[in-house]
Amino acid sequence: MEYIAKEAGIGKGTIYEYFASKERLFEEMLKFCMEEFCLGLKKAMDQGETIAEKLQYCSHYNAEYLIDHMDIVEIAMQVNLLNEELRVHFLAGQAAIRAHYMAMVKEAKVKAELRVDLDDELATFCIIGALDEFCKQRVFIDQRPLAEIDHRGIVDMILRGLKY
Amino acid sequence: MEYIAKEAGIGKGTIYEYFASKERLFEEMLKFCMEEFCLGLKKAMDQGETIAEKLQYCSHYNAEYLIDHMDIVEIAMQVNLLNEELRVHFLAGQAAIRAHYMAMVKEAKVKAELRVDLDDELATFCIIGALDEFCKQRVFIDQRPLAEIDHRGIVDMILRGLKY
Amino acid sequence: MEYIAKEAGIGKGTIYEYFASKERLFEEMLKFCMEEFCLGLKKAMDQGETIAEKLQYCSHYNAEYLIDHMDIVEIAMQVNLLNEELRVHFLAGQAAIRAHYMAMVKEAKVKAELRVDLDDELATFCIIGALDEFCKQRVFIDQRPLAEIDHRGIVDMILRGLKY
Amino acid sequence: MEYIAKEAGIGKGTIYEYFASKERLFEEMLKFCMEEFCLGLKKAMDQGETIAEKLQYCSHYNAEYLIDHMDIVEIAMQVNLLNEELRVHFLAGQAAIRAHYMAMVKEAKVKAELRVDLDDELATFCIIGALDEFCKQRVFIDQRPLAEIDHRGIVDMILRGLKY
DNA sequence: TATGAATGAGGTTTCATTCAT
DNA sequence: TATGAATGAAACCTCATTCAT
Repeated sequence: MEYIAKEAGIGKGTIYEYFASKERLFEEMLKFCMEEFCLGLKKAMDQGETIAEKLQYCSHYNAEYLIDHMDIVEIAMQVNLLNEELRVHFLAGQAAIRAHYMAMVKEAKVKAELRVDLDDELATFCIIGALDEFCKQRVFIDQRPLAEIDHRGIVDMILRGLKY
Repeated sequence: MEYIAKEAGIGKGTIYEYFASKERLFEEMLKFCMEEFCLGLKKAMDQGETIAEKLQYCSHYNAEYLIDHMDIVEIAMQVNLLNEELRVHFLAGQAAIRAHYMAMVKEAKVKAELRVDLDDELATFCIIGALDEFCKQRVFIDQRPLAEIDHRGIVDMILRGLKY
Repeated sequence: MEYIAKEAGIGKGTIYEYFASKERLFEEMLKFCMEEFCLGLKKAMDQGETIAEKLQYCSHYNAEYLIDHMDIVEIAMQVNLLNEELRVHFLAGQAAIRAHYMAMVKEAKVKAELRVDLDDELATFCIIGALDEFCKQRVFIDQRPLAEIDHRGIVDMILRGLKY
Repeated sequence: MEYIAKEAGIGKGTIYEYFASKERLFEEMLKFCMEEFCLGLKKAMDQGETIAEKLQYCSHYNAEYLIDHMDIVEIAMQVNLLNEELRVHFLAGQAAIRAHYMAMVKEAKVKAELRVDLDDELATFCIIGALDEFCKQRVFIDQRPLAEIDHRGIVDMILRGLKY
């Protein structure tokens, strides 16, 4: 808390004027970030016309957010270790994100961009998982700057699949 | 440390006969777990004949491991917040896992099970990401028991892709 | 201080316009209460004609004050733990109370209501101690309402003594 | 807590090996002191043959205890301000003391040392109150050393009463 | 070698006080 | 004059680590 106060340029006690405890501060931060990310993702998604475009915008947004908020994402990852209330917030956020992707999948099926026999949920897992894994590698491990990340390939592969 | 000692049925001080610090204990545990997971994954993979079979075994192994070691996986997730040395171990473990999957992809291309024009790395992201996301949902959120998790669907979707 | 300000319906900072510190506020409050109690006690005492009547009025006043100011009395009790200056005020107040009782004793000796060989100080201890102990029990522990407290018995016993 | 640890010649954390919290430490101390006082009072009481002797021993013990444990008594007085659990312990201790005195009164009535028409409870109030008030004055205010305190007078007055 | 009582740095939280408005 | 947001010293408590046995 002392460190956070110093970073914020305020006194240690001032934090407690706005957050009842360290845990509540965490909770609010998490809620804020998840909402922010969720809104941003929706916006990114809506910039695309076709599903391929949408996914590329999503991938780009993923990478951008991860680069800008690397520390927060790392903290959010440990949230499972915190109390039950925080976990609930976190899972709710993840559910919201999944819902956006799933809506996109359904719409794409209607527009005949995706196979109509797809299981919506499984398709959503493929999309989120592949994009996240790609993003994690490019940003965390390769530490590549945003401009150098090419999203077309991963999106293409998700859509076309791997089979011969 | 006291809790760990009690669980291990030894004295608190005895831990320090074997590990210099809590951090080192963490490190060893992480190393051990990643190696164990890695070996198990390889074994699971090798049980399958075709790439589809292999991936189903991998997905099953993923779920099994997560169920049995839920607490360790959660701790591993927070590893990013620990010191640099631990992070290195963690990333090395992830790299090893990725290598296994990539070798599998390459072999499948040789056997003409996968498209030969695939980018190996991107294909690996799709596979790992989708399997992980699927497993996370089924185990963490749906809290479904191992026997009730159906892996065929997710594997089929990864291989066939989503496009119409 | 925040709580006090809220109860008083003023801002927290406003208290400091009237009292230099929490300690001073305490001091003033204590002084005020002791003076108020002292005056009230004198008045009660003077309502009685005989010593027996006087003591009954005192006992009634004791109980009344304790019921109405239970919280303040509790705070006053902790005053010993506060700084030397407060202690002085407190002791001065007690001395004043004692003085009232002792004057009453002396007057009663003159009027031949009390034995003339009495040590004034010791008689005062008997009176104050017995009345206080009685009051403490009836109000704090028995939690009896004012109207139900019978003062005659205790006064009679003080005056007549215990011996066969 | 730091101060207590220092006084005890141990580390701050060591206290917490023996007491779960500051409040529990308080509680144990209070319980210990009340029991100690109670036992000592009973012993003192039993040293006397007649009621007058018993009361003189009690008065002496009161003064002795107050001199030796002045700080603890002051802390115990503020106990009303602490939590409910502590208050219960405190009141239980006071009740035990009262019980000892009341038993003494009853016995003295049987032995025809005290008037048989006495109300036991009221007599107990007279005794405890007068002895406490006397002790408080001599020790706290007069600050007289133990040897110089004369207990005969107060006891005599309690027994004989004040009336002409 | 194994132990756990003792330690104290460091963490969270409170609250009397200040001061800009 | 009145305010209450900001402050930080100081309080309580935890827990990784040590060391005498």
